[in-house]
Amino acid sequence: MATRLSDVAARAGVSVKTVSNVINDYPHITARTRAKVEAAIAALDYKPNVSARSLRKGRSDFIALAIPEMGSPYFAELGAAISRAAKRRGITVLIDQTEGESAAERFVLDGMRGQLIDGIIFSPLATAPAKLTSADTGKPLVLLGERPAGGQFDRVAVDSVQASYDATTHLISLGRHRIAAIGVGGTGTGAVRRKGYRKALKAAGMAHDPVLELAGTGYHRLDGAASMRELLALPEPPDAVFCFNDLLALGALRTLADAGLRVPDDVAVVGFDDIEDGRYHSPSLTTVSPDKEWLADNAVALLLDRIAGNGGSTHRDLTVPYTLEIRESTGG
Amino acid sequence: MATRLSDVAARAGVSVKTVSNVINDYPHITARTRAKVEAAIAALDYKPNVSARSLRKGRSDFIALAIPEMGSPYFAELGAAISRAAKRRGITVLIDQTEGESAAERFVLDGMRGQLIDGIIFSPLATAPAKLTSADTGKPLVLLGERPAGGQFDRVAVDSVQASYDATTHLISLGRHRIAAIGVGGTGTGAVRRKGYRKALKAAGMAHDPVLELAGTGYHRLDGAASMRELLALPEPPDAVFCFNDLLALGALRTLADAGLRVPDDVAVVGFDDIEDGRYHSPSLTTVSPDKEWLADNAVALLLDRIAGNGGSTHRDLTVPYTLEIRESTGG
DNA sequence: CTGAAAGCGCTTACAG
DNA sequence: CTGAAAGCGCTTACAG
Repeated sequence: MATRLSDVAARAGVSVKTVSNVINDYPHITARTRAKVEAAIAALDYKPNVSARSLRKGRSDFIALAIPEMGSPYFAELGAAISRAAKRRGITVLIDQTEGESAAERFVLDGMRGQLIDGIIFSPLATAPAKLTSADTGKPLVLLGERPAGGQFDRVAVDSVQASYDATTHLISLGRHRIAAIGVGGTGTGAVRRKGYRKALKAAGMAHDPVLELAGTGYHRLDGAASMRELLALPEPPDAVFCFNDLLALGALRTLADAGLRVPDDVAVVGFDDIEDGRYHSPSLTTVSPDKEWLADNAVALLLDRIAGNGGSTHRDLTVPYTLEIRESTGG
Repeated sequence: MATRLSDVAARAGVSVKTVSNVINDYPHITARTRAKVEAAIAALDYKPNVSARSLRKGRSDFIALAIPEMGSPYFAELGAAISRAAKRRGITVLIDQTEGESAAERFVLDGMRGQLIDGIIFSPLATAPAKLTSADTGKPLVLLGERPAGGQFDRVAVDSVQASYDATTHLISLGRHRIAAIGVGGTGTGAVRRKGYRKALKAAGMAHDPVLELAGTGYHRLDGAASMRELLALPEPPDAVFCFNDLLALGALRTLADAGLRVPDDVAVVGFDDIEDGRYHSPSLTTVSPDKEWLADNAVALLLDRIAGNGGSTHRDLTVPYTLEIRESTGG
């Protein structure tokens, strides 16, 4: 049998209430009592039973992080940062892979894992965030990433339109004239980043060419490689490509290398996310670099604040700082 | 107040025992009773409280996966696979980043999180596995990766000596004469893979040259790039490099590209792990490819079997199948 | 500060 | 199959 609170109390010669007070850092405990209790805890190697505690308190100090896939570098790096940020606050993160499936996303929102978790940080892919209503989840929820107008949850995200505008403008400033986009489509990331892309073209007096906007089926290297092949098969191939994430860009670079084209001389490439692979690739990848630590820290803080009952009915929206990291793939 | 078991029982007109029986799939329930109960569960949107359940049963159906860092692609891919394998069995995985720190590893082994988890899958870095004793952890534990002789836990790992032997032999078969190794050092991975490397050299009648064995400070791209720079500064640089993981190899490839050297013509490169980055890199990376799905599935199965009380005092040791994937970095 | 006691929501012998 | 009840290990009013 594991040692219990009452064993500690007996050994320290105090009541269970006092032991509980010590563990939970309540005030009004004399240093002498505290020392006695701590000695007993150490002697018995006592560890509180978290199931009992959370059953009683109705709080578990667990939060869920629901992401499409943790094998994907951006989400892996983000998950690592969020785990660290939560741990600093005494919170444990359960990571759930939805694999972009509606059913799995629904499951998470359904208050997954019974009543175990206190709240959810949710990076949606299949579920259009606009369709979420607070009835879908009894739990506090913080949304990561794009959200169409009218959302009703707290959110932390980069200004994807502005960042995409900056990325495209960088390509224009290099004197490129046929600038393609890989990763358009859908109502989320693809739509929002295309908006910034088109806006930059328009600002420069350039028309957007639908033939240069590639949708693909996903956001992996495979998709980027395939889209780039399509672009190269065009009568007039592009001289620059803005890929809506780094994985697409790395796939595109692979296709360009296979085709014997020089980067950035023949084709300049920009990505989005700043995953570590891109920094070490040859050529290194120019990319939009969101501050992931900032994102993680603020997403956790926002959720905990909401769990604590703050925030009321306002839907807070935090904008993640970013920089455009200019590297070899655009001549940097 | 959330709906409870007793609410469901009241609505279905049965006892709580019967509801519990339905939920836990006990036999001897008529189809009619089951249907009544399930209708009530659906109508009330009832979800069992896992804290209460695990408090009562003494089992949580949670296991911990302790890895050095989830931002690292190999561990991210492994974590994803283990999460999936566990979910198939109704088990939830808590992922813990130890960041290779002794204290954090110790914390995990200490039966982390109170009595929440039922067992641990542990990929050690700082803690020499040989030093572990079963007294360190009250929980069933499965070790991942290298283990010096004398370990006393169940383990799942590739035969690193043999795999390193194969990788090095492949380089020898290409006619290379100065074959370097990056990632030697320590008592774990570095030591074991060096053993296979030296063994292959010896089998081919070649002497190993200490000057060609680079230790570095870690297993990241940064370390691989730095080690490769050291090798290129040698009076007689190598014509082939066996890197003890893919990240090191990708860093080395970056240095080679910067130096204007051709791969594999000037220097052939082999990695270990088969992470996705290597497959898409230019040149694509020849590497030892462990079957990660097999590893994940068997690690989870082994742990659950141990949790169920099986296995006795035998220390089971499972060997993960692998292949050598020959790609462009060695001319494949 | 202490002590005795209730109760969080389950599962599980127990008697029928 | 059912029903009444105990108990998992905590936290928290409550009375002192």
